[in-house]
Amino acid sequence: MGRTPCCESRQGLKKGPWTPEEDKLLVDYVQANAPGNWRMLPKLAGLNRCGKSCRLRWTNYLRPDIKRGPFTPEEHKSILQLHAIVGNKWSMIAAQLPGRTDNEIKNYWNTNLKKQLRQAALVGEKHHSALASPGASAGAGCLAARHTAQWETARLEAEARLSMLSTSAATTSVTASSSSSTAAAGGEHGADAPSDVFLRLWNSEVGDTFRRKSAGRAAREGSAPREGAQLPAAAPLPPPGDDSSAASNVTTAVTTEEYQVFLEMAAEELGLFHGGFSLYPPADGLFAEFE
DNA sequence: AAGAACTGCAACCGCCGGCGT
DNA sequence: CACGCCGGCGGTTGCAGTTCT
Repeated sequence: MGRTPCCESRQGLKKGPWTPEEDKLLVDYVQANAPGNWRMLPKLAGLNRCGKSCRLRWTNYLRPDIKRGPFTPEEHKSILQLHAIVGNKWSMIAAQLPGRTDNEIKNYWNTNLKKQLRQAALVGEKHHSALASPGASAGAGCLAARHTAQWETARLEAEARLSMLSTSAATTSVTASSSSSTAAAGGEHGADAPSDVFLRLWNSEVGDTFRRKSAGRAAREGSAPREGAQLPAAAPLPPPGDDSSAASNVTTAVTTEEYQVFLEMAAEELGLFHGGFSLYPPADGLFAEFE
């Protein structure tokens, strides 16, 4: 509300690629003084740029701890796994990959991995049967693409089901209904289905604890979910045969705050993002080609 | 060899939430 | 409580380099 444009772009501030001289001015200033107020920084550092541009240049390129070079297989795998869980939360993903920036990961996803997804769609149509047989001549790239697509599909499915589960958890008695309904959902695809990564979290003690805390909070606040709040990332799948209004009901079932709390609990209690994401065993071959 | 098409990435843009007043 | 500032985030764009025809 009432925000002035972040950049006084009409006041002759420079835009476009940074020169080595500008980089040096920025690096010298930030290393001598903490960045502090980015809005004031350009003046203080003698740069004819807007503060936002300076911050972006520093965080995405000049920061000393930034790791350059191609993504390693481990990083690739981590990105796939984390994206399957949190979606396009590039900053969250970047936080788990030391030295990588959200911008870099976002670019990597939008170029490499999305391309793989597109290819996967084509391959899936044309060579479904060939890929199904272990001895088929599908290359590692096809396999990787297929796995990427599986993760993406799994994430979307899990999002949709998590939303529906949370709806029922919020509208019924917490202890009784959550255990029965989640058990049903968990059993639906079998214990090892990749689409259940999210649901395993949700159905685990972590999810249970979260639901109890969440229900308690809701009771205290006597609240319906915040309007407009929804699961982050791509649009959740509407229930089959559903109309748009019902679908929007589903998307408002979990607030982003609750969602974040849930993820944090999972990370804390399961060591999810540190040294091994074990809810779905990669030994199954899901990412075997990168190891 | 030259132009077209494609790719990858740095940078920009607009929106949002947190915080101070 | 309303407003404005600021930093942060995700989506998009522009352009240089590369590959293809």
